[in-house]
Amino acid sequence: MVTTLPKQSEDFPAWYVEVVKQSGMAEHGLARGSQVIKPWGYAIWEWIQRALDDRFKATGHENLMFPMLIPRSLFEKEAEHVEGFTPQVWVVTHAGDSELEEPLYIRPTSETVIWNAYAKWVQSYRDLPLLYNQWCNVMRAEMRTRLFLRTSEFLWQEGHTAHSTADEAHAEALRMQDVYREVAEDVLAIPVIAGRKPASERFPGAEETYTIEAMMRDTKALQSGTSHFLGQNFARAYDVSFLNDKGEQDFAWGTSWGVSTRIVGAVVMTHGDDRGLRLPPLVAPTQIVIVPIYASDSDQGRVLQAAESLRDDLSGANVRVRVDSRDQHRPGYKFSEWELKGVPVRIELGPKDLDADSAVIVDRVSGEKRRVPLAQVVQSAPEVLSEVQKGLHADALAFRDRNTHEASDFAELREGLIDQGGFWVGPWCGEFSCEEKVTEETKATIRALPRDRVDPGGPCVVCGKAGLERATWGISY
RNA sequence: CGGGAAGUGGCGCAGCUUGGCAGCGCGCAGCGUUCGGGACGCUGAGGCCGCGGGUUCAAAUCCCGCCUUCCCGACCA
Repeated sequence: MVTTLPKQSEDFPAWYVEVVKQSGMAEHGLARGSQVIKPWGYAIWEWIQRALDDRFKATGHENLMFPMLIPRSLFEKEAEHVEGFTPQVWVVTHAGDSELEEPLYIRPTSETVIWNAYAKWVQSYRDLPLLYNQWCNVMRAEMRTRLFLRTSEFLWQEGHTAHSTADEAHAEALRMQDVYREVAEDVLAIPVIAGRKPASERFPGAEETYTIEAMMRDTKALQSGTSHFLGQNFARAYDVSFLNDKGEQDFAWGTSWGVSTRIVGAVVMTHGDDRGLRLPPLVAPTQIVIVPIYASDSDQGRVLQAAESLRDDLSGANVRVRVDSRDQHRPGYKFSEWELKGVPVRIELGPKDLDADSAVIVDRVSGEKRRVPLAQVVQSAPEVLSEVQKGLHADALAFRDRNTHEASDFAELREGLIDQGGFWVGPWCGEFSCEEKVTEETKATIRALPRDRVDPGGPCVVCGKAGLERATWGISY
């Protein structure tokens, strides 16, 4: 097992096979394995972006661009927000050699600049709602970073909306949580708990924070997307007021919601197995790789020609496909390498196949090799891809179910979290002191509460007082 | 900032205890044989042994100082 990764671990891909092979991916829930797939990870991110952006457009949002540098005085208007983010903000103090009169904060998130702009855009309820999103990078000073899960600079999407009523804003926050859940489950094949955060875990300045929580292969929890109902907090701080339909002055109601490149880490760590990544076809940069096999020069010619022709046919059917025609590696090497990168489907094409007018199709989930008539490859490819998509979701769901337990008392909760990990569900009284006690003894936190309150089903598993909520505990990244 | 560990060809490491020609595996280059599950042979290139000082005939190795990186904790999408 490698404990020190190569310094130039962002270079790709000459050395990465070696590293991943030795990186103990299984033992580490792929956390370390993920460190070698940075460029590949951003290629995946591009497809996740598209899936999200399509849905933002479909729900009436527009993309916009706001400034990255925020004057300190502007940043400091919302008290809770300031308290929450100040320790993590990078500050620009100079322009060239001259010191700035007022330091500029590099955005850790953009509520402050955006609500400052909204103040100028809104006078009437007829100006609402404002439904904007931006794709950008943000920076936060982190004590320790972990590739994709927590980096000092990361790419994300942040949506910011303003509404004339509390109900409408609240519905928006829930609607965007639904979008996140849909993308996680249907596109990324990651089963998630779509719930509500306890007050202690809320976004600074929010009145309610909704989350999608996923379980990684090592049974740890990963917060994979959040949607916040901001109440009127930012509207008050930045004076976003308007005249409502009754002629009264009111403050706008807000939401904000974001998904970051952390979700790439979620894909890696949810689906990866001991042979490497397993990518959901919908976000795989390469969905099908064709590996040509040949010994003699004459075979090489006809095999490559057939491979390219098959590639063009698949490409014409909107499949992201490539031929691995590298001459310095033999087929077995290529098989392993593409499995490592998680490409969902491989097509093997060699002299034997051409003689039989067929190809061998292998998917990354079952690993089965099937011989398919060459003429049918294009039509069966989407089916196989769809099987992989479903198979990954089914695997992940079964894994999560296997590692989710009911806690009937504190001893069980405590021992369970420490010895077995996973998610533990049980009644909670709603008191912070009980959250704190669990965290102190097990490092676990409440990952989610049901979105709509449900019967907790008994007394608090921590203190024994009346239950108020049904909580899901887990140890998070 | 507290607690640990490590710095030696591109990568992973051995050598240090007991000072004496700087090594191994992978990768890389050339040639040949190979090619349906991570090929093999031969030849070869590539080093300020983290930096500075000291001890010694002689330092990767011993001594002093410094620097850097990684891991664990506090922060967090």
